[in-house]
Amino acid sequence: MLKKLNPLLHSELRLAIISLLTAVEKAEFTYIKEKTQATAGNLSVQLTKLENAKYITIEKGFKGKMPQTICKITKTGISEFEKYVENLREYLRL
Amino acid sequence: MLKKLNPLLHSELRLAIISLLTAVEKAEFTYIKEKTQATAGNLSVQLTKLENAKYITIEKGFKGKMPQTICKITKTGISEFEKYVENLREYLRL
DNA sequence: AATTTTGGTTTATAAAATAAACCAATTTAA
DNA sequence: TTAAATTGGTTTATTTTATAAACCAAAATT
Repeated sequence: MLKKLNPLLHSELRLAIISLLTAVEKAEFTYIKEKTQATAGNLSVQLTKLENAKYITIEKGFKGKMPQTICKITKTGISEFEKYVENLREYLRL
Repeated sequence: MLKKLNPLLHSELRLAIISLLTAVEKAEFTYIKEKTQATAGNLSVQLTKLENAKYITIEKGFKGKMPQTICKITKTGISEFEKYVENLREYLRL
């Protein structure tokens, strides 16, 4: 029987964010924005949701004088992503 | 670069429907309902969307005296599903 | 003959995604 | 030196989507 897909991950932008973050140690807001082609507003909202779920951490600091937001995936984020992929496989017949 | 996911297919229920239909020649409404665990209302709405997009055909008839709705995937549906799977692979790193 | 079940559709509500508006600080250009 | 534009975001409003609730006709059951 098909398993329920984690709705937090079954979102194009949030999935893209998590996918990106699994591949790097950390990433800046602006880097994620560029890679995902998302608008800043949408990205901000989705990052906050992932942070609230503890799938990622967000640290705000400065690079020189400009504000900088750095995101990292957590262990929870990684394992939920892996589970999601396994569940989705059955839908995709992979 | 990550490709845009077809929003018609990037929906848990519609993806489940299409996935089911790729595996069988045709399927009844009640069969799909049982397999997907969807409510009748939700299933009806999502089937209509897939029909409007010509991803499936819907034929209404009778089995004995009871109404019967039979769904089949179209060539468009199959090829869009395949494209979707290929695009999604990159997100999933498969 | 009233009640429940089957097989749905239609409509209303809740949740989600997206876009638009906004803000503070910084840099650039006149 | 001050006005305009850019950077790096957040907040709020709007649109879209998913889901649930209400409903309907016919059939079957009690």
